[in-house]
Amino acid sequence: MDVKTVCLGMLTDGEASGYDMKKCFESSFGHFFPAGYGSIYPALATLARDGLVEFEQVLQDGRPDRKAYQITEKGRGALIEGLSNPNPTHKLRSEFLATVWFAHLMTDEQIDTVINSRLTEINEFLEMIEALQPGNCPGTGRGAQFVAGYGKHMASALKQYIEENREFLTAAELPDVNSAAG
Amino acid sequence: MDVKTVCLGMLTDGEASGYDMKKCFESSFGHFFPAGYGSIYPALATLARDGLVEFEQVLQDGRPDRKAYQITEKGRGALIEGLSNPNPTHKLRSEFLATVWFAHLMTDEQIDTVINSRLTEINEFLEMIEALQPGNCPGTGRGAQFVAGYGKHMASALKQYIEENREFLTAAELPDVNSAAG
DNA sequence: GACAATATATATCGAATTGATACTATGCAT
DNA sequence: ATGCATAGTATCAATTCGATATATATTGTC
Repeated sequence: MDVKTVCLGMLTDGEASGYDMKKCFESSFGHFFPAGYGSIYPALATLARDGLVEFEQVLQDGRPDRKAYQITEKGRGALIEGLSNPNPTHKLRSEFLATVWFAHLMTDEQIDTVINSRLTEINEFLEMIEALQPGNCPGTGRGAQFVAGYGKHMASALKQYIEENREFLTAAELPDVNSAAG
Repeated sequence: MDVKTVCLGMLTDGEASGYDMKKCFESSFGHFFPAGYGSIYPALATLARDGLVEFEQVLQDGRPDRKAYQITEKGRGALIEGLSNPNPTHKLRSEFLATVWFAHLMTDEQIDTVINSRLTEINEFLEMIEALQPGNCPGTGRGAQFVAGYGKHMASALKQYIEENREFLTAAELPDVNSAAG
């Protein structure tokens, strides 16, 4: 699955522009499937070329023209096909953890700064997802609730782990860090 | 930070070939910073071009020649520089969660298959990280222990969340899914 | 003895993604 | 008047992904 498939999925809830989709990626999808303009616009161009979406150029007064995209029947088929992978990926890419891995090459001050900045982002994320009212995006289904719950659960778990174990990164000795639940 | 920086970090523990690094990415780094040959070899080529690493062509009998890479003083500086970002990224990209988001467009059988396959992968990961003896990679530092503990903690949390909430994805009704700890 | 994996090793290629930037135009605040 | 936010489209270089190609030796299996 790629950005194209997610765009198709967003369009099952009604028409949208690339700009609309970007806002949706920022708010609801950002924490598990980020995408920027550099992915969205080429994806929409390819989808339109292949007849999976259609668009109408909407002239507006006082603001730029808008391309209102709609999913086609062929697009619906491609979406179902795209969702049918029985083993979808789930990948983390964390410069944060890579940095921490090499903590012994850094000063305690540097490590504290990195940890604090991560904790701040986690707290901001928790506030954001708490304030997120459903309805901006195609967020009406059961899946959207499950994914939002996932976000909260995992952010809380990460926060807890960092707070309980951060001291071991700057302490001189090497105590046992394995505190995971069975 | 990119693959180049991580390669430099791996070399602080001694010489290694691209093949060695790939094994290291597979075992220890894979769960938070994946990289394949298509990233590693170009990275090493760039590092060598810029004088951040040096390599010696080692002729071997019965197996292919080996490029034994070593970090240079200049490379050590670049590594410290690369680790100095106070706000490193931490990004998830999950086709799994994107699929689940659109659960209402799928059959219950499809959803069950996807969930089961994810749980299997989590269990395999937990077994793998449990069996992982330190020492294959530059895993002697405190950071490596912290990151391994992170992996266990988060995989357990994910497993727990999925097991406790999977029924809501296939049930007709929409119960409250928000089970995160404050 | 034939055949298929697996391990050791290097490398490239097209497609996709990232992150930044460019362009246009209105409105709002300092 | 200068900068920022909103609304909108779009592209570009650098990087990454996932698969594949190229060799040879060993090990396991029918």
